[in-house]
Amino acid sequence: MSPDPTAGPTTDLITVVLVDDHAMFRRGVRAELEAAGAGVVRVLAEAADVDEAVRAVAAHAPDVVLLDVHLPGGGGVEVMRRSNAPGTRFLALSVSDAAEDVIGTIRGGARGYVTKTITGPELVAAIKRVSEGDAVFSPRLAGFVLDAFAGSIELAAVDEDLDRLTEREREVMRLIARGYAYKEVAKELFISIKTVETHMSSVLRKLQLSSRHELTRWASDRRLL
Amino acid sequence: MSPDPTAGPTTDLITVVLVDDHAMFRRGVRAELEAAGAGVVRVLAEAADVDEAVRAVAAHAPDVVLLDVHLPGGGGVEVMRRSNAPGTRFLALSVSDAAEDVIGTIRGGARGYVTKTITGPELVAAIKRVSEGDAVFSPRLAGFVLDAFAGSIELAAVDEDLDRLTEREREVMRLIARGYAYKEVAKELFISIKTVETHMSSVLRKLQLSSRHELTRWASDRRLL
DNA sequence: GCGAGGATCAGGGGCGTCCCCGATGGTGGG
DNA sequence: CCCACCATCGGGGACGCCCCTGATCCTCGC
Repeated sequence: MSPDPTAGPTTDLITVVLVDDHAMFRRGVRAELEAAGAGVVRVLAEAADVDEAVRAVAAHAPDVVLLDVHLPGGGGVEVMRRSNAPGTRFLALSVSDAAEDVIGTIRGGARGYVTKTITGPELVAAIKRVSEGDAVFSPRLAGFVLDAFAGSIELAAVDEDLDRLTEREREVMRLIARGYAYKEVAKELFISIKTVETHMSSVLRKLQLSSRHELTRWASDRRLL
Repeated sequence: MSPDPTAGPTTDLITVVLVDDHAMFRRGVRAELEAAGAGVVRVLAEAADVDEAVRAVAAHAPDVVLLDVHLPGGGGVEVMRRSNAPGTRFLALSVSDAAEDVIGTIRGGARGYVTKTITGPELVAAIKRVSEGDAVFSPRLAGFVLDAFAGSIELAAVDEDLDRLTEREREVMRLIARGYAYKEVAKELFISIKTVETHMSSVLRKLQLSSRHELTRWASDRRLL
């Protein structure tokens, strides 16, 4: 929004490391940044895979890393996981606009995510904003992130499985996933332990799980708790 | 970033409902929007509490609701919860920059969060971006949201408990929390089931938990998996 | 009416979980 | 040297989890 002098250097050049496995694409981005970002952005180094990227980040401690999501050696998330760079912010730059890529990358610690359809000036603006501490998303992607954060995402995907459960089964499932023992579920729902067992049996079968532990993780992954 | 014709009206006026319990502040915002946002933003209605806000949103179906976080009758989150307005986006406008307010509001479904230190032109720009589907945060706040989302919060608090575990106990704990049975942990670590039981006993005691289910949730909440 | 499916419950069995008791060996500090 | 702590293991027991078979009652739709 407005320059924030506490969040990053706005007077000096913003230093950038560029990570992408396609040399041609790196060349293009670099050219765009040198054209549209002259006087604003400076590319310190490039990297073509995870190992190179980690080394480059460690060596140059850039303000911003432009990070491809799909990358030989583990993907962009792996780069962030293996990099210990407090002053560095990661901006994902990917062809993918799939929700799982976006969300996974944000979970991994990226401060923004833009698609490769972006233009040079827009990319420069995005880098600038990320370096100032702002979060940047292509408009189309912002919804994914906030929806996921609000816990309302992938309900569509879940529903295929979840809809096959009856109302009562869902109640039992919710309590079990939250760590209730069968006995406690029974008391909570005013039914016998045996009925709880019957419902759980159905739940596990319908969700293709084999134990309450898997159920806990399943529900936790989908934020159903 | 760039106008996205699929995400919202950019040619017409962006319609706004203004929710704040202070008439003086509403008046000020309205004046700013009419000055800086002339030809861009149009305020359809104002509301001073949750009930009024819900009614105003339902009646006018605005593009954007400028929403105070602390509000008589339940707060801004309550307004979003009770409003069924698919085409409407909520932009929180608050004095508070507390992490819990920001995160709670985003969880509640807001598409952005700016503080009242914002200037008129910045607010107009924020409204415009939100109406286009983008996410807007004051730079200082973006960090909260993404940190919370990446789950890197409260790691400091964990260490106090976690440090009391021995190395071996941590290994066992990690596997158990991931859903391994005692038998599987034993095989994985080349020790007997009995040793696994001993370690688990220590882990549960030290973490003040009473079952592996609680441990799973404990670790899951802290993203130690 | 009759079958399908949902909700309720029982008995019994195999195995997992968690605890109690105990034991041995290693390691490091007072 | 002894004590504290750790890692390793065992027996045995109470209870929880999950499955199986089998049952009753209800509702809904054909």
